[in-house]
Amino acid sequence: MINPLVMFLARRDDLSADEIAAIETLTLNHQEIKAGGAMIRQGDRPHSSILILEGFAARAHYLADGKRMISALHIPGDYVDLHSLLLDQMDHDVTAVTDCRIALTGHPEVRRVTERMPHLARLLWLSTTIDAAMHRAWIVALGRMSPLSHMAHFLCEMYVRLNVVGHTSDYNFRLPITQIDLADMLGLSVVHVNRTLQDLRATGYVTWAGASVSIKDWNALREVAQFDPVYLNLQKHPR
Amino acid sequence: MINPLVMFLARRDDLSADEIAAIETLTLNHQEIKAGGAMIRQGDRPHSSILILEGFAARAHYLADGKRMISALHIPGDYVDLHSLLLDQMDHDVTAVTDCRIALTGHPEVRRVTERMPHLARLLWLSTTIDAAMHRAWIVALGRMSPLSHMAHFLCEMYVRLNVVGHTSDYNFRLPITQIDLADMLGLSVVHVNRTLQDLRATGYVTWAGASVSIKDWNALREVAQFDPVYLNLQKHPR
DNA sequence: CGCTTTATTGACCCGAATCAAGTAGAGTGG
DNA sequence: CCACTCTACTTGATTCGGGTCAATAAAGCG
Repeated sequence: MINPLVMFLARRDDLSADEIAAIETLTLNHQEIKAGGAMIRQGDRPHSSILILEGFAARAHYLADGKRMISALHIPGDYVDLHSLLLDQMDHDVTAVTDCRIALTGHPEVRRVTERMPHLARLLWLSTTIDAAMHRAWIVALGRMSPLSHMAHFLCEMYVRLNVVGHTSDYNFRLPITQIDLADMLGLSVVHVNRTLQDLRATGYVTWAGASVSIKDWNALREVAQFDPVYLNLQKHPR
Repeated sequence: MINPLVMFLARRDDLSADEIAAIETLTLNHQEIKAGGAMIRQGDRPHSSILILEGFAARAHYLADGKRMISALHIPGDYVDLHSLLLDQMDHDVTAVTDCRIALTGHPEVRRVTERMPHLARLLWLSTTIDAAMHRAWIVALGRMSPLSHMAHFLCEMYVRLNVVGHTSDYNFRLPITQIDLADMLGLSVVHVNRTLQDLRATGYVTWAGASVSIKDWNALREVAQFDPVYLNLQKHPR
């Protein structure tokens, strides 16, 4: 089983043997989290960073009236809170959407590696800037796309990201999230998510039953979503 | 005139004299951009990074049907595309909302400084993670807040950010953006922005005439906006 | 002082929320 | 093995927030 962070980074730039070894060392301390459990809570001041090895996790923000918004969905290979190395205090929760296996790394250790290996440091920095780029794509979709396009965009993004870490085969992948979660990612009501999902299925471009997604017509889906993967920085070159 | 990036960073951590000098050296090459002009265009592969010294700039994304969405508003002290150091290609425009003075720094030079000064490198990294945190706050507001709360939140954020770089006096500041820009930041129509703005004025918590904003009741505005500045990482401590 | 851009207002309409019920599975325990 | 429960999913009816269209007023500004 290859470390998904290695896959994530190696897709974007060549990694030296030393760098791969450093990543392996950073991600030795494993832990299991049950679905629904919290990895990080609002108000925490983490002293270690969390990498997802298996499973899905969501960044959840709660408003005063109990409304929830999910600002990101994280998958294997994502450093969920690398930035906690730099930030004061978490302003939101990160919760396991499915059972997860994670790797914990103490901040001092992360810092030591980044100071010793500037190129690897840049790649970790890169991973946080890709997070920011995904946030921007979500902002655009929330602000100016129809629910149908937004949902299609979400599926395109998930397909590409899961593909990078080896979690797709052909155009099939597992996406074990509820319509409730999806509603809180798209900023819609559950009812409307359900109806939009039916519209999307009706196009025939994609099937989604239970946790199994299958993209039947990638180009058509891309078209609906106006999806351009540039923001995911999939080009491999020296960084 | 103090370098606004120094103000931005010095608010979050102590800077050594060497670090301040390095920042000054990085930001020597000034340039003027007229309102409406492009700093960066979608598709560009920048080989230098842009810091805003004076003025406002917006990250603008255009959809196929001509709709525009603004994913971020940048102010003096913001490194608008520090991340272009790491990314392939810009997937959006950055345009001057007002006349701007910017500083350009070649990527090799930025890289050299980050490799030589790991602490300063971390602070620059921090600035990009604060961008990401602001993106998340916008996602939450777009997805789950009422237009009135969203607008109030936007004003709270702008006040705090402008305050950090010395562009406020008491609760007054200049915010020279049109309702058209605002609509594209809030994901609303111009008409509705106009009406929401009237509702906000009607509360009496804030006045906004032309480019002049004045917050009359900060606590009440914060309340409406459910604004908690934690995500802006204003605490000063070693990073 | 025209000309263009921005701000404002009103009428109308539609997309998505809300409310309310009902269905379907997946566990769980007797 | 079946009743019970809990959660997720689905559907219909109704409401309402916000979009669209259209016209006018008010600034800027060359």
